[in-house]
Amino acid sequence: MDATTEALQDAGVDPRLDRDASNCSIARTLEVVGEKWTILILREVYYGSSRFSEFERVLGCPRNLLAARLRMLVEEGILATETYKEPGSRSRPKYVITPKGVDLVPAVMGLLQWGDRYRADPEGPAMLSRHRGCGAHVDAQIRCDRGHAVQPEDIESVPGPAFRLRSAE
Amino acid sequence: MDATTEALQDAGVDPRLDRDASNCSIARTLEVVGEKWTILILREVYYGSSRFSEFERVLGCPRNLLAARLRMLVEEGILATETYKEPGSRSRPKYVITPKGVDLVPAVMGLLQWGDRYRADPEGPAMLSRHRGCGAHVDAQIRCDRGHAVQPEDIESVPGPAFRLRSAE
DNA sequence: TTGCTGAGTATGGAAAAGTAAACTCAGATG
DNA sequence: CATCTGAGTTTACTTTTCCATACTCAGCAA
Repeated sequence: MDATTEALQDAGVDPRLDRDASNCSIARTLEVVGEKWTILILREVYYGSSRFSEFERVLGCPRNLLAARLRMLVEEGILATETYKEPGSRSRPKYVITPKGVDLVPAVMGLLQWGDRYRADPEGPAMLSRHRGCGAHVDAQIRCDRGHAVQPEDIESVPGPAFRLRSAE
Repeated sequence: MDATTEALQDAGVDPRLDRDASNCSIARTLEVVGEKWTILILREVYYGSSRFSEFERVLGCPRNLLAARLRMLVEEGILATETYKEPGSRSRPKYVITPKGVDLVPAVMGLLQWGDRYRADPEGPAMLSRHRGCGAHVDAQIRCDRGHAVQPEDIESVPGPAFRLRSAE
């Protein structure tokens, strides 16, 4: 424990409990993708859907919520709209993933593999993820920048540049 | 496209759109950890909190929801209860992570790193994750079983053993 | 025996999600 | 031109979830 931390604790302030927990990347990510349906919409985009009617058909979610979630995802830059036109129909918007949306794949893979392990049907998962080309099973894992595989218990969380204590109440 | 898939499509059935999307490991994981506060409670457990009052203090979430979420996490085997006793106080329950809970770390790391990239303060993240010992920055990445780093666009999703079509409506 | 503390439980109002149905409107059809 | 069509939006209503706060309860202590 360094001198600053010790001084704080002497004053009854615990950096772990008195930090500003709203200033957290997990909380902020959940502000964007933490509502019901949002992650499932992204899953369908990853699986190849792009049209309003496709999402509605496969998810069975309320149309007003689907419209609201798509609007939010586009505003956030996770999806983008393009137009498509079926012969004999007018042109309509479709939704495609952006690089910002692609960067959510590791998080979604993490949820997927936990479900595969603990909540899948007895016979196994409904979908399998393979490495295109090599064909091997794919999963999310934790690595450090030196390329070592990291066990969760070997992750050390330390205050970063934007660490803040909660303002006085 | 194989013969079966082709035959299905001739019958107007699209495996992608007409599959049973509730039979999905992502959806099932979200049934457990998709409610508000649940992931944030786990975050605090990873950071070292274990007591009801600690969660309440740092999260600022309603006590009834906190109690409900903790109960759910224990029922699901993601947390377990132990007892602790402060000198001069009666013994009380505390909450500790189980191996099943540790297996959610990759998913949470995925959310964390997306937030670090797109939603952090200008000066950087509030918390940093380091590999204990080597000290290098840690993140969630996608790998195949042969150890190759996999780009999201190189993930191929194919029907697995429990793939099901939606039952006729 | 009165008060204190940590860990909940209970409750009433606010917000979000779910449901169903009506509305919009560009292009196809007649 | 008038009408139809259907993806997408809006609206109105019900149900569920969330939130804030007050209350309970068991053991310790003065």
